[in-house]
Amino acid sequence: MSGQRTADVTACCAPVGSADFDAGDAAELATGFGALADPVRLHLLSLIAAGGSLGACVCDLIEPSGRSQPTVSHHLKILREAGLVTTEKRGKWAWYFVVPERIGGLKAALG
Amino acid sequence: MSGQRTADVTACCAPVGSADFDAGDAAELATGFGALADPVRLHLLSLIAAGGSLGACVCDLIEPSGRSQPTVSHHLKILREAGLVTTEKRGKWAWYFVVPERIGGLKAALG
DNA sequence: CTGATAGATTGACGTTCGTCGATGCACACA
DNA sequence: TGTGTGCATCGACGAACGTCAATCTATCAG
Repeated sequence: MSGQRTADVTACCAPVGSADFDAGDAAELATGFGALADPVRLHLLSLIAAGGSLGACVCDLIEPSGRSQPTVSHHLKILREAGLVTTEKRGKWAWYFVVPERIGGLKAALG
Repeated sequence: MSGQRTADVTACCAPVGSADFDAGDAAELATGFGALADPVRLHLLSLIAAGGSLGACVCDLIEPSGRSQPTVSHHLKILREAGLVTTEKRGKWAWYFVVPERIGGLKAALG
């Protein structure tokens, strides 16, 4: 904290305090929040989270999302690349699971 | 939880559980997270938050953001419209403040 | 092997986003 | 009253996004 930061109308622009912000961290956080910045993806994540540790089968996600199969696959890929979910192939089907640590990391970034 | 959801390779698609998800809520959450989905806006928010209850003057945000004044103004507008910050005109200058309730709301949505 | 099915990938389309220069507006000071 | 300053808005541009139909790959059933 260097200098006074009064609310005086006649003074301005003392440094607001050194917000310790790393550009790399910011980019990673932005990617995470960006993955949450779509109602369809929030819905998918909610459906997957509802499955708990058992996760959710993609075949159960398509119809409730109200989107086409390729679109759902696209959104799942974004969630995957953001590290919010993981996937596992089981026979013909693909199962998705949330990554609580990543969710917690984003939560922590909010203060 | 209705029905079994085994990890059996030969069975699939028992309902994953009713994820109680409202489309309106999802859209609002998505807007909030979308406002956080950019490194520049995260930086701005961090600078504003660093000012605590005193907030931050726009004049202190432009240079550290590394963006032009119109671009900073644009990002502040997005943060404002997402409800993450409020603004107050003081003489010649504009001061911005975080809205902790809104941040908390997004945090709560993450579980 | 053949046919069917789950899900990822590709290609295309219109929309939205991030950015900046130019401009507009309100306020302060001489 | 006129001039400078802080910030918002506008207009334009390329990049990224959300969506779907079509296609491809891997697996299972017969």
